[in-house]
Amino acid sequence: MSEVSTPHVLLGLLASGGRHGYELKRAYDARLPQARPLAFGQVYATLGRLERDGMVAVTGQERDGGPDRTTYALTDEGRAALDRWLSDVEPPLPYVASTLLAKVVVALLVADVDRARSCLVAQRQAHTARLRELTGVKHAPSATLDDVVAADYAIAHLDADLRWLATTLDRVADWHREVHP
Amino acid sequence: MSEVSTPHVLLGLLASGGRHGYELKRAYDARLPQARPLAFGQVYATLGRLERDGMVAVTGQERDGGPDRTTYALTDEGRAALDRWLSDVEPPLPYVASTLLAKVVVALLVADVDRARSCLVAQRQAHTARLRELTGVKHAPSATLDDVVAADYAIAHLDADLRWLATTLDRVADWHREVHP
DNA sequence: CGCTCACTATTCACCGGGTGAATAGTGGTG
DNA sequence: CACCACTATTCACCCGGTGAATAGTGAGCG
Repeated sequence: MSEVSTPHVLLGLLASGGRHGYELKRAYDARLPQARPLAFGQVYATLGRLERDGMVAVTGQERDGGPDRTTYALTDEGRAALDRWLSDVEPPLPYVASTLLAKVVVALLVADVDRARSCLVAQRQAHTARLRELTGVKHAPSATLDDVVAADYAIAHLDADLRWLATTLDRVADWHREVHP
Repeated sequence: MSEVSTPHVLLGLLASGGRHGYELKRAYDARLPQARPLAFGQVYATLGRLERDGMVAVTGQERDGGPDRTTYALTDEGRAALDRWLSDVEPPLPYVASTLLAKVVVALLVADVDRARSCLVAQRQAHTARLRELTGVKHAPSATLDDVVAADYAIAHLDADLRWLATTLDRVADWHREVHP
């Protein structure tokens, strides 16, 4: 549910025709501006692994008013892998990968109830602020559907955190008693 | 919001007294059974980095009916870093790190509306199933508060995904039109 | 004319996180 | 005594990610 799979996204961007690294990076920025920023280095490294694994192949090394550039295209295997990725569901993680949760657990372990509680309260404030920010983004006149959908995603999860924070705040005293018997 | 910070968690587990790697791994499993599994190798690697950075120090190399073991303890600097980590709020990510979102974007790019829609529907099913599973975990008689709190966290986020899936399903046609003008 | 600037395009060295297998010593059981 | 399970650590290896370096080209400008 968490880390975006860079290789598959690159395969996706290559599906609409061969491209070289630089183009891919720009396509990524254009299509997924709200996602984790992608460094150039990462593009080439990933392309290298994809080529090694037979997912993409070099289709040309031209130079056209500029530095050399090597164009990559999907292989049949690559297209199949992309297809598989799209049709497979992302299994919801069997474990909970949340710094927030880990931090509260650690706070309960090493400190007292108040410490854990203040940690939760502080977090609630930060989330609330970010929520307001995102609501702004969403309702900005310049917002495209891309932006709105992404903002909605983030908003839904911030909201989930906030609801969890609330119920956990209620439980923190009991929880502390359970951890330190 | 996503990747658990292994180093800080280890510092937290060390706060209640010096321990060696194997003990740390078991403490981790005991205290955070619902979190990302932690491999032994990772414990020692992380301890090595923490030592290099002056966060922990070796306090002994005993052998007590078994193989050698090297005990680590928090340094003052380590305790300070742990304290800082606990009091700092986790900044909600400025970007959206979701495979789910990325996959739908890619599906819209490389395929048609139906493909994107079926991807969303399939995902909805998987989430609903996992939701039922987690509700079971939460209400099991054996559930501790640890389990309940963790389950609630996961449930809140699955619910967030489901709500987002629903509104996105409604928008997918419009969105496709915006992406392919 | 030559200088610098901005853009295109790629490579490199380096780190942290993570996995799986290997190693090695010890105690108990059949 | 052979084997197994447990304790404890190390190793080799990969992926993902960052920041800086390199290198060529065209445009603006004094």
